[in-house]
Amino acid sequence: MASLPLPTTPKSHLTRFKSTTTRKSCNFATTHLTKIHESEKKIEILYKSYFHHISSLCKEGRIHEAVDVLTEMGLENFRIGPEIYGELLQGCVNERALFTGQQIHARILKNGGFFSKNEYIETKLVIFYSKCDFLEVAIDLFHRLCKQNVFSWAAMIGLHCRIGSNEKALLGFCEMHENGFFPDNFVVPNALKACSSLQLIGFGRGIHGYVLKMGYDCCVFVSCSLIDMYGKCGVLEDARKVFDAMLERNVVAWNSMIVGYVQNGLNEEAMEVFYDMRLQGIEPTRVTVSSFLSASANSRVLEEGVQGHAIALLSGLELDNILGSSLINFYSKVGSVEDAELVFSRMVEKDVVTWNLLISCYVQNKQIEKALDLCCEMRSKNLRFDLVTLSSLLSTSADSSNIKLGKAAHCYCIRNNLESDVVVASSIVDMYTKCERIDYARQVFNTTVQRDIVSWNTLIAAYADLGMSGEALKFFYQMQLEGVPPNVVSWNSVILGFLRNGQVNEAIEMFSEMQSIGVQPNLITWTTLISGLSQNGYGYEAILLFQQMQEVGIQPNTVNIVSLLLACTNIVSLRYGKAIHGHIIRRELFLSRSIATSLVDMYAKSGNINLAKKVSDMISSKELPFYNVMISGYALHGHAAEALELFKQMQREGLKPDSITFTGVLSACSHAGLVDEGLSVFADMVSLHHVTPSMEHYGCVVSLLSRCGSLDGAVKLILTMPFEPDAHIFGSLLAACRENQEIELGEYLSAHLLKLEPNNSANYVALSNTYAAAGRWDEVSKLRDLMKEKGLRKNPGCSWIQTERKLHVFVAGDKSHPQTEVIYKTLAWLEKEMRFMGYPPLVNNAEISCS
DNA sequence: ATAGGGTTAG
Repeated sequence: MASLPLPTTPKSHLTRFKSTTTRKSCNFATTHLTKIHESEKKIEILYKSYFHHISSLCKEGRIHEAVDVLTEMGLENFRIGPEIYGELLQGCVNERALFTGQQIHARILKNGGFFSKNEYIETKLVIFYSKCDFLEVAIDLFHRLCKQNVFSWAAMIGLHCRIGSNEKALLGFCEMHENGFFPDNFVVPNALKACSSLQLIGFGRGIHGYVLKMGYDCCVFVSCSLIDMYGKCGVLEDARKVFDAMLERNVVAWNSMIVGYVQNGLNEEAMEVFYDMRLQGIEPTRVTVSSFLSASANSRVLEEGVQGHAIALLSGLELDNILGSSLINFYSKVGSVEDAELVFSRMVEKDVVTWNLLISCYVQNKQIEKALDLCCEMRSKNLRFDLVTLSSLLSTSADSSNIKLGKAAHCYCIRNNLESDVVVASSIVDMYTKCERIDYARQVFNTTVQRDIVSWNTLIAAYADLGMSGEALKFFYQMQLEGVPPNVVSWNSVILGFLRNGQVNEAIEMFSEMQSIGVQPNLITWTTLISGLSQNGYGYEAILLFQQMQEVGIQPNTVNIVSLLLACTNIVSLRYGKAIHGHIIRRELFLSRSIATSLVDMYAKSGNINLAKKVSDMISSKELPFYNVMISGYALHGHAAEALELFKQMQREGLKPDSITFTGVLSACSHAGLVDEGLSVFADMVSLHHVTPSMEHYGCVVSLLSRCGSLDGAVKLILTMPFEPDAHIFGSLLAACRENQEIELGEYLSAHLLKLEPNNSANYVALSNTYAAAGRWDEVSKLRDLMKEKGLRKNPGCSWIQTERKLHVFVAGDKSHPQTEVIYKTLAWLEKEMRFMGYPPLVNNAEISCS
């Protein structure tokens, strides 16, 4: 009873009591006293029923009605006790009803200092203002508390945690402890959350120790927070330990474990936990499914994600913003644009994130038009673009080299103060680069204030792509001077820059240097090198690198295989090419169009045109690249009739020949000396197919004309073409001069050629051959002296003829030339491989020296 | 206590 204040006794009773005690006998007074007691009891019961009424209204969230009851009590002269105010304040806390709570606070103050000095009420007030995020008042009241307790401390720590003052939350945690209040299992989760935000794993471990000491580890809330904390700090082993040690796991524990794995890129582990959870029969929530979808999206596993979608439908989970977005993200990452669109159309509420996801889905799947349409639709719905929308938009402009759109997006950024964002700035730099305005890109980069690894990489990649290895390297060093350590992407770009510029040795040096300082090459590094080496004529080294790559346990992908097949094409390795073909079939990579094309190309170029045809026949719907590689294969090996037949066939099937097709057809005619066919194809190319002739096309026709003795025609064509003739064209002419013993013209052309490329030994050799054909040996030896003087040596060459089971190989050139060594190494390797396959050794390995 | 989006390299 002591804790309950006496209700105000109605006046009528009091007066009667006073008058009776003074006038009447004791007996009389006793009866009255009994009556009073009875009525007090009635009042007490009435008060209690009011209290229960208010309490249940508050619990149902009907705060306003509860306040009306309070007013009614006041009119009936009840003195309101703190438990009623407490209940009301709690109701306001639950409903976050700031204004009503403040009214109640006012009523408490009106009753004088009595209640506001009550520990229960003052604590409730601190809790109320904390929960309503009313920072100043909460802190003020907290400091004026007569008596602190665990609850008021918990409220303050919770508040600081919610508004992101994590340091203050942790300081509060310590201070509370110092003041003799033991943080309970309600405070610990907040403190742990602050630790994860600040990445203070040490502090987190300390709290974990405290949890064990206090025995809070049996509280699911605490355990879940520990899992979350370890997950957010990247210590998944410890998160797992806590998870495994839990006696009873609720769905949040499972979710936290899954989320932890997903956020640390351990997608497979996340999916495993999900499957365990399914086995245990735990009903998934939206959190479960959307995290599982993230894992599936990250590891691009189609089937799993679709299962996730099915589970969401079967469990009747509401398709809210987040679940829907996760689904769109998943379908986008696995390339199912239609499914992403379907989910998007089914979503009721969509926010910027949802829109951005579908836009980025279109961008990643190269559906530029749709991406732009969606941007317009977004604007028409009055949704504002944010950083993410603009990054996608800029990426779209870059992919389509649409500088007009890119500039518009850039301007939008400037108008809306978005251009200072690092990600957006990088996208702008990339956009100008891909639109071939590296000067603008450089300008934008120079004005960026904030630069991260991606900004630097974007710029380095831009110069590397152009083969400007010096510039790329300069920025590679500059970023380090500015305190940004390069990552594998930066190294890859520098290596690419060297390879694009023909600096093979420098590229390989960078490759070993990156490893020596502990940067592990990834698949892209290996692919860059393999394709760069083979493009620079180092096919054998490229294949060796592929072997090394597999030894360190890196699995090839489509791009990697394509670059490898290119290397095989260049060194004429059928055996190796076949081995890769086997690998492709085993791994079912054949479904990839680019691989199939490269395979046909490899077989065609390495002289096995029948195998090329076989592979090509297996492809049901052939596209332009198939015909192109087959035609150029036929051309290379002198099968002009087949090349021309294919050329006709592709047109019958409705395919439009392109510039590459014509290069193949023209070179086929040139090799076979089919003048009429070649000239007619050349004429059709311009007039019928509207393909502008390139230097290569002219080259083929010039070589065709000179080969057939029409030197005049060749010269005339050179005079009308809109290019400066290149060394290749001069080479054809020189060969023709040699055949026709046209010494004068040959000399004239050679002078030009030597001026054009004074350090290319091939030109001296060509001229020397011309003289040799005319029997002018004095000139030949003069030229040889000139080459010696200039330190030039004849490039070695290797040619071959393949018969049924024999490969005849001829190596020609300067034996001491470094390139010769490479050729011999390649041959030795080829021979070993062929013997292994049961072929007889290479025959006729004759050497023809330079002189 | 747990959940969704953007930029760079082959």
